[in-house]
Amino acid sequence: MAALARNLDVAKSALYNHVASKQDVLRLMEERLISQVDVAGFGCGPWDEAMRRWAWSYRDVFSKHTPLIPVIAVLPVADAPRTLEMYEAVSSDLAAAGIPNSKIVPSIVAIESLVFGAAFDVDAPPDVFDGCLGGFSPSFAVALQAARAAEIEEPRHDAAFNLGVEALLEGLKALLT
Amino acid sequence: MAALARNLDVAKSALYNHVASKQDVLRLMEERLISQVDVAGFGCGPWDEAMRRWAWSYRDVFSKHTPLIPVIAVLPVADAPRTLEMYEAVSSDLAAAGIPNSKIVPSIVAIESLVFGAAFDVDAPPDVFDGCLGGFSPSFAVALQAARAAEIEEPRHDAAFNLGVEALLEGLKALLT
DNA sequence: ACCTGAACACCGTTCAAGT
DNA sequence: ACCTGAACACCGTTCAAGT
Repeated sequence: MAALARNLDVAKSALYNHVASKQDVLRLMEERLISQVDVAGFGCGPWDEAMRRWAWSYRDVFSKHTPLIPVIAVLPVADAPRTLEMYEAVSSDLAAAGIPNSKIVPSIVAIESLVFGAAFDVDAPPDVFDGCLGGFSPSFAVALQAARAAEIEEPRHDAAFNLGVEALLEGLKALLT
Repeated sequence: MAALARNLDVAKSALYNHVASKQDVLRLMEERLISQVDVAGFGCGPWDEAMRRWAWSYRDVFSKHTPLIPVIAVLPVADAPRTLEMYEAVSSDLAAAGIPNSKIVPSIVAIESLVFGAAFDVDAPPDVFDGCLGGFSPSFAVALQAARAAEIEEPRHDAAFNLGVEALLEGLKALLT
C-alpha cells in the first residue's frame, strides 16, 4: 500500500477511500491479470492445442507476478467474474473432448497447479543449480550437465514447462478419453 | 523474526547471534522440511511407484508450509545439501528407467512444479468454488456439481493431485521411454 | 466525495551496552 | 559467546480534520 500510494503521489490513507484493504487491491489485480490470459483457442480447433496455448499464456502472465499466486489460490472464485469466465471456456472444451464431468475440475486444477509452480520457476534466478557438480551426487551431476548443454537452444524453465504440459496433456488423453 | 523471538522468550535482536537474516532462517527451515520428504522408494521397485510416493509426501510436507515455497523456488540448491541428496535419489532412478539424460532435470522440475502448485491448492479453503452455480457458466457449473458429488469419497484437492501425478507419469512414460 | 497528517501496532535489522 | 534495550526505517490501517 505504501509503494502504491508513493506511485500515485498520494498519502497512504487516501487509498482507503477507494479500496477496503490490501487484500482488496490484490483481488482487483487478479481480475486484471486473469483477463490477460489467452483463452481464444477454446471453442475452435483441437482441445489440446487450446489447452497448450492457455497454459503457456497463463504461466507467462503469472511468472511476472508470483507474489499474487498465494493470494489467488486462496481467493473464492465467486468474487472473480473474469476467472469464472476463463473456467467456463476451459470446461466447455474439456466436456466436448469427452472428458467425464467428474474429471473436468480435477483436470483444470492439475494444469493450474503445474502453471503456478512453473511460474515460480521462471521467477527463479538462472543459477539455482550452480555449483552442484561435486562428486557427492553423480547421477544428478550428469543430468545437470546434459540439461545445461540443451540450454543454449531453449531456456531451462521453458524446457521443463514444455515437458510438463506435453506429458500432462498426453496423460489426460490416455487416462480420460 | 518477531514471532520466532516471542516463541523462544528472547529479544528479537538475540536471534542475530545465531542467524544472519530472516532469509537464513528460511534456508534452515527448507533443509529441515526437505529431509522429511520420503525418498525411500527410490532404488528399489518400479520407478513410477517411487515417483508417486515421493510426489505425495513432497506435497504433504509443503502444503503445511506454503509461505516457504516462493523462498525455496529461488534458493540456490548448492547451499542445501539435503535437497541435493533428494535430487540425486530421483535422478538415479530416472536414469535407470531409461529417461534420456537431457530430460531428467526437466522431468524433475515439471513434477516439482505440480507439487508446489498443488501444495497451495491444499492450503486453500474448501469453499473456493462456492457460489459459482449461476447461469453464466453452464459447463463449469455441471463440472463443479460432478466434482462435488465425488468429493464425499476423496477430497477435492486430492482428486486433482492424484489425476495430475498419474497423468504426468503416464505422459513421461509415453514421451520419454 | 476525496484528501491529509498524525497515530497505532506491527515488521526486520543494527548497534552500543551489558554479563 | 550470548543477551538486552533502544533506535531506525519500514509496513497496513484508522481516524479526526480539512476541502
